[in-house]
Amino acid sequence: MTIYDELVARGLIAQVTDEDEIKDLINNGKAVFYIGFDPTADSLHVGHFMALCLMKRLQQAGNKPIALIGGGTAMIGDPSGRTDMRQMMTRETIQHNCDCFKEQMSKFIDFSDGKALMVNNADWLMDLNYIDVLREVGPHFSVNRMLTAECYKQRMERGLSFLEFNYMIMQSYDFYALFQKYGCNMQFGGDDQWSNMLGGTELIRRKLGKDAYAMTITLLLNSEGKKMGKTQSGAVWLDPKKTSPFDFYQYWRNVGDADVLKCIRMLTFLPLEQIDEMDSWEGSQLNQAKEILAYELTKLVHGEEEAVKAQESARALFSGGNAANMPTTTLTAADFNEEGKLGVLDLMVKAELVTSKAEARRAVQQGGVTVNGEKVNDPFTAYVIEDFAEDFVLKRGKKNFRKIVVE
RNA sequence: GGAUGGAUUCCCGAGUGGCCAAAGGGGACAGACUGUAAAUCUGCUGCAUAUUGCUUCGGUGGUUCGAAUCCACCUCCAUCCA
Repeated sequence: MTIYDELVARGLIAQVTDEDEIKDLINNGKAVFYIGFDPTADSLHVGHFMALCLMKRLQQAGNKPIALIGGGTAMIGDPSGRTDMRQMMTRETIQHNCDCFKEQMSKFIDFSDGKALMVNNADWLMDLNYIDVLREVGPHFSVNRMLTAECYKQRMERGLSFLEFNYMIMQSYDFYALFQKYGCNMQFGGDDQWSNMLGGTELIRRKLGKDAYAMTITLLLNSEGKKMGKTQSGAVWLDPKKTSPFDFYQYWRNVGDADVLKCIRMLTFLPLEQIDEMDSWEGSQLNQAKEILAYELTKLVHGEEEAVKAQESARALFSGGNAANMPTTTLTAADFNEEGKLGVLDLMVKAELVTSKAEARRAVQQGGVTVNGEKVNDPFTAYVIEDFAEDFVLKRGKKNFRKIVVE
């Protein structure tokens, strides 16, 4: 099976500019491709993870990836898929984020011996001269055409600033620059990047009369059409300090039935034959598939050891036992009052299971709080230090646990 | 630059002097049912030293016994005109 066929079978490819040509390039290891990452946060998230996996797959097939960090384009902000303007970031923040990205990426992609490159478009964008750019690339962009691009169309109603309008031109310029500098002949990106990417191929054709190609990756949506990898509290991060391996594992363990196989197919490196077998699974058997998904992804992102720990903790917790590796809150004597007591409500706030005492009270009143499996009915229940000598597992709802220990 | 309309709690959106911590919906959270899924039903959704007190309706001042609501100025957004 060729790499291209595998990508198709995994449902990763959304749109391509020239299928035959792209097939030939990547199947034979002739592609030098780039994927851009906008440093809008200090950690990569699940959306980036898909792109990194794609890079890895193509690298294994002999192609050369270029990871482009958008230190320059981040100064502008991509309006694609946005209903409002991004907040402008300071140069310092962007630089910090770039550094974080670099570090995380090196864990996934092999950058040794020039097998892959990492570049920052700030290196060529920041020194551009406004007039020169206008004269050099301006004539090749038609405002009329740009405005009909999907990514801007959505914004026509809500307003689009000139700043953001230029994003497409900057991204196109990137491709043009990489094409000349590194012979980069292909660009990959999320499906929302399609118009921006076409801008690049067009610019290269017009300026240099040469062909370059673009391919987009299917956006990972759940069955309700929402982007996966987002929770109410934000993105699911790859940085263990921002999303713990346990929470990361739990996120995937909890995906909907309708989404499990799609996720396994698109995100894991399990052989397709094995995935096809799971296709026939249904009902509660899908729970196994979810466990596999969660384990595989945690292993890819945080390593095997963390994956095993997360899986063991999860199994233990949900089958009623107690776990060695669960999120823990450490208290000190100072957390207790003069009488040496600590109320459940305060305890829950300290354990970060709730954000306020009012919320804690509600949880107790609704019967959602247990200590070591025993329901807490009285919001005034208080504990003394000795209570924490043995295992003390505080639980809010079904899925929020915290082990409490006192030093 | 001009005209008009607008800014309300996580989001959408009602409220146009006291009955307002603010309708309704969505989301989130909790309970029941389940399979750590979905759907459904129920509860709940500013904070606290909690039969009360405090902070909140873009910002700053003002009128009033009392302001999300009235007035002035400012900021931002949308639409039309230039």
